Amino acid sequence: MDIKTIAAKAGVSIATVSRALNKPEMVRPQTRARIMQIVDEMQYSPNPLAKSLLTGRTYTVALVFPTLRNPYFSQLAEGCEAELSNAGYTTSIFSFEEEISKQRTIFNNIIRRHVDGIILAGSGSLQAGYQQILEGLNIPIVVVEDMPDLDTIPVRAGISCINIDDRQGTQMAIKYFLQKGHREIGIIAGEGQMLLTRRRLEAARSVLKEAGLTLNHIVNGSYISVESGYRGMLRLLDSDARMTAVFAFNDLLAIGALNAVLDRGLQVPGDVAIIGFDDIPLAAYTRPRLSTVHSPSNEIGAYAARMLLEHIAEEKAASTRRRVFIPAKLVIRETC
Amino acid sequence: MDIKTIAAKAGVSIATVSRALNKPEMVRPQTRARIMQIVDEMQYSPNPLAKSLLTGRTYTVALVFPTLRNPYFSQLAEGCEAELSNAGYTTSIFSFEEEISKQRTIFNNIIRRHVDGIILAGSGSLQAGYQQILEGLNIPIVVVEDMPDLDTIPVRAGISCINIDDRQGTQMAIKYFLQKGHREIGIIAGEGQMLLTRRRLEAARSVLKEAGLTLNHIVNGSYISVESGYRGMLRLLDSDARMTAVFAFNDLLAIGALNAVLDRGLQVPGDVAIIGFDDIPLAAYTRPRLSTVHSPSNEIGAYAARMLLEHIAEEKAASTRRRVFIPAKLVIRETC
DNA sequence: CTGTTAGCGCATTCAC
DNA sequence: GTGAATGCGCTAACAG
Repeated sequence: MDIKTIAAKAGVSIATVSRALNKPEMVRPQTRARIMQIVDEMQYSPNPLAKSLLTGRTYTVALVFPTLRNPYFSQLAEGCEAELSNAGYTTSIFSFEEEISKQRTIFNNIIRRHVDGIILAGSGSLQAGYQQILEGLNIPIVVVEDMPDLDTIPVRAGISCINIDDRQGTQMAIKYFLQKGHREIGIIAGEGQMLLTRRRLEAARSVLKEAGLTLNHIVNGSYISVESGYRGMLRLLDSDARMTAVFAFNDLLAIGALNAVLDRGLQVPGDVAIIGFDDIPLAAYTRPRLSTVHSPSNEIGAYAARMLLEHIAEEKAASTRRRVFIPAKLVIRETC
Repeated sequence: MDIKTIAAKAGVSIATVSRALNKPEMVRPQTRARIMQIVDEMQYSPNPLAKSLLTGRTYTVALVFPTLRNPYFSQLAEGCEAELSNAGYTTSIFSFEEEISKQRTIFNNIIRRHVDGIILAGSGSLQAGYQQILEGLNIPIVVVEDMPDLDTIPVRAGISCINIDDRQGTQMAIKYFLQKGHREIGIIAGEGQMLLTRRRLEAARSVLKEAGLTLNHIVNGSYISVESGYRGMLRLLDSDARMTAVFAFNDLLAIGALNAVLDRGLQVPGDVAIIGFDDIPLAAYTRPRLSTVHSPSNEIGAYAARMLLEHIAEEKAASTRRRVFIPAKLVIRETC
């Protein structure tokens, strides 16, 4: 059943049917009504493929994520999808996982498929130089968590970034520790090359510096591996450091760390206080309950989607280029 | 840059270019080589939209899930995506969340978009009668976790189901409890209408019956709400039941339950033993560590994708209709 | 083996 | 206001 069928039934040309559907004001009310009735009866709806081929718009957005295994990303994805589907867009997911080799393939595919825009997250895990690729893509992009080279390479119009406010979140956590009297603070970070990591590290350092302290105990793990948080904490514990507090750069790492401390027979927060980052749903259900910096991943996803839709609406002439930071919130529970 | 450009550069007709790409054996090696070289140089790749419009195949699969917020589903999604992208397919996600009204829209969209197949999970949350819709869809479908009405309505060819082996998993859990001497066993289930719930309940009952026992303490929550597990356990605790063991039908519920018991100042497993279901990554990091029935969600997703691809390969004449159960495994940690 | 042609389903000129 | 014709980029007959 296609537009021709409808046109025949209504006794008009396909052009009129098309207009009735897309530019109703251009067709006489009577004919329009007649057409619309038949459209409803037959449950007709134009073939998006044909439409896209003609217009160049697919009403599809690509979500490019490192993985869905990290609850943070799946929450983000959910936020995006909800907002996009509301706007009539379809969401395609591409997870580039460990395999750096897949990344080229993914972007090729995205271009081939003519998606209307891209939401990219976890870009820190992308191979070096991918930013060039993005620049050349010529479709709107929203990057969640910034591009690693953002500070060195200028970004073209139509690319926006949205971040949780790392600095502020980190400051709140570290200041809380200081205020509680902690002087030796350890850090469990994820992948060191990620801009997010660097930003949080820098923020931690600056707060400490203000207090006349330095950051002496830093350990790296992976943001998607609880186990790496566990091992990181063990390393911290085994060093000759005398830390009384540890700030983990996400909740997965924090939960791993928490387990390590407890397994050593130490108390939390008595011997070691812990604060995480993200506030994943399960953070409120660890024992003791995890204190953490709340990052509204769902809302961030929705926000990213809305920014992208704006870019798309600007047509080709996307002149905007925003960079927003979402405020974080410190949630004190039982680990500090 | 389109097929015409390539044809011009190679001094052949567009048909030959098309053939060189799709049916290489039909074109003379020399011309083919010449064409392919230009194709490579210009990084040409046929427009999938045009191709799809003509062939009816989009190389796109729809993932229809209730939510991505439950780690079980995001793991599943990840497994699907990995397998599908390997096969050159793009994965679109549609989460129908709470809103039952969206479900009709989703399926309409899926049809309009001409996806090649559907992977549907959490179907228990779909509105009644949706099975009719699936039957009429005329494309391959793989349902993860069965269709609710599967036992009453026969399913058309081209629809397959894949399940974790609930019965076996449940039996293992309950038998373990019995063997440890527990006689009063409580159940925290998710949504009662889901086939999966009913199957697990039935399995629990039958094991208990063999031992001359009955199932007296059942409470319902929601599979995506930790909090509902917490409250469920509270209800169980407040009843006059003298349970010493509780089987929660997924890990989220179990973790909620665990917290409830501990908050009451009771010991786990001393006062109440707990076993969960799924074995989400964080299950190994609760305190005490959660014992649970392991369900390889990632592999199930990959398996589902492979089954779907097989169906798609069978062309229209899909005559198959499988129903497989993936064996579960009991993982004993510290809560029982 | 290769070129010409006809559509896939639709939006959009341009006439009327 | 409406219809006839054009073409989006491509594959699949059909000829040669």
